[in-house]
Amino acid sequence: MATISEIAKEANVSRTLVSRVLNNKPGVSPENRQRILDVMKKHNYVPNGLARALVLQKTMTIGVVMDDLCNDFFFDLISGLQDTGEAHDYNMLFCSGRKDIATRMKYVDYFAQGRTDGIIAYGSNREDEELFRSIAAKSVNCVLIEGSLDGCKINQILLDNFHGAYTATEHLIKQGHRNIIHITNDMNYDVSLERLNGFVQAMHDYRIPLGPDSIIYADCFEQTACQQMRRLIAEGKKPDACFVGADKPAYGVLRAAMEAGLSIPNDLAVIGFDDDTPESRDIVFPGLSTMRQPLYEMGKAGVELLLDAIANPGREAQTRTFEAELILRDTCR
Amino acid sequence: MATISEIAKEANVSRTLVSRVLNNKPGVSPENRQRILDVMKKHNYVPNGLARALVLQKTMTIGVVMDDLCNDFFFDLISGLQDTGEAHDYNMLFCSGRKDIATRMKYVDYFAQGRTDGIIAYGSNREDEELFRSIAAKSVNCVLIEGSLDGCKINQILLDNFHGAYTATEHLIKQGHRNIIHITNDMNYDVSLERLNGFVQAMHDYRIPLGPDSIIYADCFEQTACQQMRRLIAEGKKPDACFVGADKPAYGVLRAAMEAGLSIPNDLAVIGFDDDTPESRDIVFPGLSTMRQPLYEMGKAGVELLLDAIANPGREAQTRTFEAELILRDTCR
DNA sequence: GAATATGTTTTAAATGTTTCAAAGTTTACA
DNA sequence: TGTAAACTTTGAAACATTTAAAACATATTC
Repeated sequence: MATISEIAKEANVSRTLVSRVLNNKPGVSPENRQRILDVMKKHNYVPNGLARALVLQKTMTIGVVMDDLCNDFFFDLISGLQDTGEAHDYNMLFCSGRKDIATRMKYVDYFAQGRTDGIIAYGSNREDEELFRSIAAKSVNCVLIEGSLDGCKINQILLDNFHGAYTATEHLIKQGHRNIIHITNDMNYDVSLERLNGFVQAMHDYRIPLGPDSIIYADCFEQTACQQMRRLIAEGKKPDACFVGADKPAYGVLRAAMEAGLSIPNDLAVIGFDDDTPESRDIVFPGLSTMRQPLYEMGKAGVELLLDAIANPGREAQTRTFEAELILRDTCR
Repeated sequence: MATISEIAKEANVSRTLVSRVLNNKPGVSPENRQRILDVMKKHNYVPNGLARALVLQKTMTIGVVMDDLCNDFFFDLISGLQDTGEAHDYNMLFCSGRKDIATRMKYVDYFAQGRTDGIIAYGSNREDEELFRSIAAKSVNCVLIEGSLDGCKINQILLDNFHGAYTATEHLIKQGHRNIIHITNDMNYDVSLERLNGFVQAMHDYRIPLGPDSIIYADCFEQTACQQMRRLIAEGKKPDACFVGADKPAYGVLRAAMEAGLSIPNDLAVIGFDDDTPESRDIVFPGLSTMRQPLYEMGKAGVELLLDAIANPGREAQTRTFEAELILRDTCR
């Protein structure tokens, strides 16, 4: 690989002139400019980005640390991040922790070693707090998506899960449902806890008592929720509405209900969360009503927040909160 | 951000000693080591990765340029790449061209400017040849996945699409089918063309004539193939077997066939390609027989080929070809 | 007490860029 | 012809690290 010095030597000029040609700057005679260009082309010269970033103290790169790249749930977020970053001439680099927190930590460190101008990290698990604290401790521009960190000054993009869950539950109540259950995920997720709280608060505000089967624990996949719903039906429990903490388990609920011959939404109304519908679900399932999480917009806002932080070094950390939107389809009036 | 010089100054030693402590090397007195560690901790010192990479001429980073990160088809490939890279202590950075070739080119350049030890690029579109030629022209260690480049010495991981298609078609023939059609994708894809050729060759070898409806053009999604199949059925055409160039359109075929009340596989046998089944398809569709494309293994092999190229600078470019495997499920005996 | 060995520390050069300041050259004009 | 202005070119420092070689200090051996 040729270096700027070699090009300079062969063209019989100083490094300075080569650098000017490289960056399309004035201050080079036409003859020299042409000769330098020729030599560059001859050697297939590519300037070294590391050296350049080192001296410029600027990488024009944003590193994104995802929990998992192999999850279609993140497609909209990834698109929002990439589109917005590239619109501002930044290079967007993605990496994945493969659900492993140590790996994510490793990549955060990697990016923080001067290799990026800023970091965007996603995480919603309670265990992620450790990761977030370590990021916050570094003197690196950073934005957290979904991951909240109380008492720490760090840029955050959040979804108001509590309010979203409240809205969904309230809607079911206003539709006249009283025997409403909530299917939630592992309490390791802040997100799940907040949604659960929103459900409980709405039920409380409307004076609807919670029974022992009002809250059902499943996970974020279709299978477990389906089994739980089957069990409930087998036990003769007859909820007339179900607010599920995510869309994938909501499909599990629908499946169990349809197997049991229940009419949707007459016998059972269902509202999910996320608006995360894999194509082809609509073939077999009715359209799922859900709380849409604006992931694309959240990604966009994340990059904008980061760029703002980069441009204003002293500025205080900010938090932007998005609201989920109720999308009514077939599973709920 | 503190630098090594600042740490050295505050600890009253030379940069060399700080560097040794940083890299856990001997040659530092215990007292100095401790003092340096204390100063580092106090300033939250993080060494600059760019400077380090510049002097070491080694980044321990592999850049992966995908056609599109937001496509579940690539999950296995991404996993294979990341697992294998990290098993060799490399940092795996992913970026996406968002189906845009100029963006992919930009990221290849970016990675090639000394920021990585090697590049892995995916591409199967005919137009990608331009991209590949530009990569091949650079003096950068590189492996192409799926993208073949005739007459150019470049490391490649390929799938034998011709042979896979031949195997699928031959299987249908040996099961006694004679009225076999092939649904193919846009001919901009080498992959599609090779699979089409495999189909044609098998039909030819077994002396089965091709009719005007033997080859149907669709795309790589469910919708178009479904419409084409509906049209065929409406026109009274009665193929008894269908080899589809990819799994997603194969589901479209199944859908149209099931709508028309055809029995699978008795009335119509179907074989797809890729083994790219989104979860939940199995609820409504019978298990799709397909030619499994070993994407995880191909990713693994890609990284291994790249690491080999990095370790042996002079070595000639290699090509590794994988075979697709016939997976028999419900849509074909 | 000198020679040798061992251990510690520093100096200086190297990695590949950019850029400020200074110096050199040409042109324009009085 | 002298001088200012404009343009061109170069040298050197800077960015943050690593490392070979040199320098220095202390301990061991004969």
